[in-house]
Parts: sequence; C-alpha cells; structure tokens
Amino acid sequence: MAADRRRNGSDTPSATRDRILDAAARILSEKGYSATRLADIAQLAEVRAPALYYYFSSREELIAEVMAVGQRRLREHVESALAALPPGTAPMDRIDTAVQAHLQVELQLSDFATAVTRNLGQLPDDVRERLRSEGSEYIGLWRRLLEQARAAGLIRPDLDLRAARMLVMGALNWTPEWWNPRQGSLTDVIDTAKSLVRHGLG
Amino acid sequence: MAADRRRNGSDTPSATRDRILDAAARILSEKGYSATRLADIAQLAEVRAPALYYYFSSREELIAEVMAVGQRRLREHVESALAALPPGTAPMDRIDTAVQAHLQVELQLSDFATAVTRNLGQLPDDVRERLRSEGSEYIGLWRRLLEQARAAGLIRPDLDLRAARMLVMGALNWTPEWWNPRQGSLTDVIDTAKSLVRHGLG
DNA sequence: GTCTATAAGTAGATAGAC
DNA sequence: GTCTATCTACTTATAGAC
Repeated sequence: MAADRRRNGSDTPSATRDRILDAAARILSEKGYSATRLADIAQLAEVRAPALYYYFSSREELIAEVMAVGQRRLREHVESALAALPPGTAPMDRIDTAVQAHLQVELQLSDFATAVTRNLGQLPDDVRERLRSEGSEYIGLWRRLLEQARAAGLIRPDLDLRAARMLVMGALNWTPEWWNPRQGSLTDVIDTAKSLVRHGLG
Repeated sequence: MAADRRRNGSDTPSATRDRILDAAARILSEKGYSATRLADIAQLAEVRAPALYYYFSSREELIAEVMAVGQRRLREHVESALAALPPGTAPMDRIDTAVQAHLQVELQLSDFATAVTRNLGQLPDDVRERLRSEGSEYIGLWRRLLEQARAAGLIRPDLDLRAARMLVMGALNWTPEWWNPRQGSLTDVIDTAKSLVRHGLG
C-alpha cells in the first residue's frame, strides 16, 4: 500500500530494511502469522533469506516490529484525524471521524495495520505482551470517544459500553476479510459504517 | 464446548473419530490453521498422531471436515431459531433472533463454528472452495433477513445493504477475539448486539 | 484400531566467502 | 551488506508390529 512506502519507525532508516518490513507486513496481512515464511518475505523484498538476519535478530523480532509499527500507525492516523477537527466538534461527529480514519488505514493505507488486526489473536504470548501498552492506548481512545458521547446523553442507556465498543471495533476490524476494491467503493463502506454506528449507538 | 460432544456429521459414528474432530476444532479455534499440529490434536484426543490417519486421509481432510461441520452447525442453529418463531414475526425481531443464535453458537456452543470464523480467511484455496456453497447459503440467509426488513421499510435507505450485512456479521464474527465468560455475561453481549444492530439498521 | 519407528520434506538459523 | 552452503529441529506421512 502506498502510504507504507514511507517511514517505518526505525531510527536508522535503510532502504533494504524498509523493503523487508514492507514485505513482511504484506505477507503477514495476507497469510497470517504462522504461515508467514522468511523465504517469502525475502523474495518479495528482493533479497535472500539470510539477509534478513543483518537487520533483525530473528523471525519473531521482525514480526514484532511489523506489529508495533502497524499498531502505532493505526492509532496515530486516527488521532491525527480527530486532532484536525475544530474544537467543540460534537461527540457523534468525532466518532464518525474515527470510524472513517480506522477504515482508511485498514483498507487503503497500510498493510501494517491489517497485519495487526488479522493476527493479533494468534501471536505468541511474548510478542503480544510487547504490544499490550500501545494496544491499550488505542482502545482507550475509543473508550473516551464513547464515554464523551454517553456523557452528552447521546448513547442509549441500555448499551453495555464495553460490549458496544468491541462490537463496533469488530465490525471495522473484520472488513479486511470481505472488502476488496473491485466490489464496491471504499466510500460506500465508510458511509454505511458511519451510519450504522451513529444510529446503533444513539 | 458442551454441544460439540454430540454428533459430528459422520455417517459411521465412532467415539474416537469424534474425539479427534472435537480436538481438532478446539485447537483450530485457538491456534489457527497454520499453527495447528497433528501432534497437539492427537494429544488432546488421547491417541498418537498416526491414529488420525485411520480416520482421515490427511491433515487437510481432517481440517476441511472440521470447517464443514462448523459451517453447517452455525447455519442450522440460526435456521432452527428462526423456524421456531411464530409465523408473521416482524422482520426486525427475526434479525434479533439471528443475532442471538449466531452469538450463542459462536461463543458458547461450538468450537467448530469458532474454528470457521477465525480461519476461513487463511485457508488454502482448495479447502475454501469446498466450503463455498455452504457458506453462500448462510450469507444468503442474512441477505434475505435484511431484504425483508428493507421491503417492510424498516431499514434506512442510505445504507448499502451488502456493506451493512457484512459489517453486522463482522461485529458478530469478531466477538471470539475479545469476549470471554470471565469479563461480562454473554447475555449482556447479546443484548447490546441486538440493540446496536436494530437501531443501526432502522 | 492403535502403536513404535522412521522416512521425507521444509523452515529458521548460522558459518564463512566475497 | 549480501550471498551460497549447510546445520538442526520439527512436521506430515508411511511401514509394519501387535
């Protein structure tokens, strides 16, 4: 994906290292954690497999970094979109914005983000542990969005706020499983998701 | 899961064969397709790995059967729930029922169903091909539910019906990733999902 | 029907040349 | 920095005893 061709979070940027990370993100987002082979990553990055070990100490290190980049990029993109709103934007409009930004990253901007949502549940415990605090921040962002809407009286009181939040995030996170640009525009999905969430909550 | 202890779709029931299928469903639902090892299945079924080959010709055959059973069980459970409704039940109440039945199978009744939703996207093409027609039937069931609600004027016309259907199913299918019985009751999740879907659509 | 022993293939990782 | 060659471990699958 286009936006992934830029920075990858390393302090010492290297074109080869970035190619490897991009390739790993792509393979992970398509095949999943266990089926991701170093040989496939290497081929896509146009190097031989042992070259990966010059940049990463192990398969697990490489994958962990892809996941960390994906998680951070997802959160930052959504945060930026929210920060760009005029002060005093209504809570439901802020939720709309978060829905749109999440889907854009997930479906259009970043294989890294897709790699995270499709594989987080199947990672070994030690990798998942390293992603926990960053992940909690993103969940916290959504929790605050819903709490602010609730405080403004915009959310039906019969809803369990945690369940509602996870159901909404699930609807968004599941989109890579079925959406593809050839059958329906991204705009349609985003608009339908906004409408579904807005009316579903309030 | 309790309900999985019964029939598994074979014409010649065998206690060992069923134990193997149950074990495979459990491992698949937890670890995912590629990380599922025959040795782990065998251990859980309390046999040695080569015993699996008495009942299944290959790893892929075994996994394909787990998926087929899971898909059929999910559809049949939701169909039964709908069939049990009084004739003339309102379209939105039918959708409520489908949401409830889907979540019950997914979270409470069947590792087979969870194995399907968590792994369908990562199966090799030939296995997925074998599951296609059964899968289309279940998607068709949901499409008809939404079309009937729309025909009755109960669904907002701004919604793309396919996108709405997949977003709703995504919210349901994602639940195994975050729900567990220790943090919140199943009833809360089901009630929140019903409310979210009902108001989200109409 | 289920086992032990083992063959055949594949994947991650390392050694050492260039 | 990146390669070729190779080691070791693991996984599916088969052979053949019981």
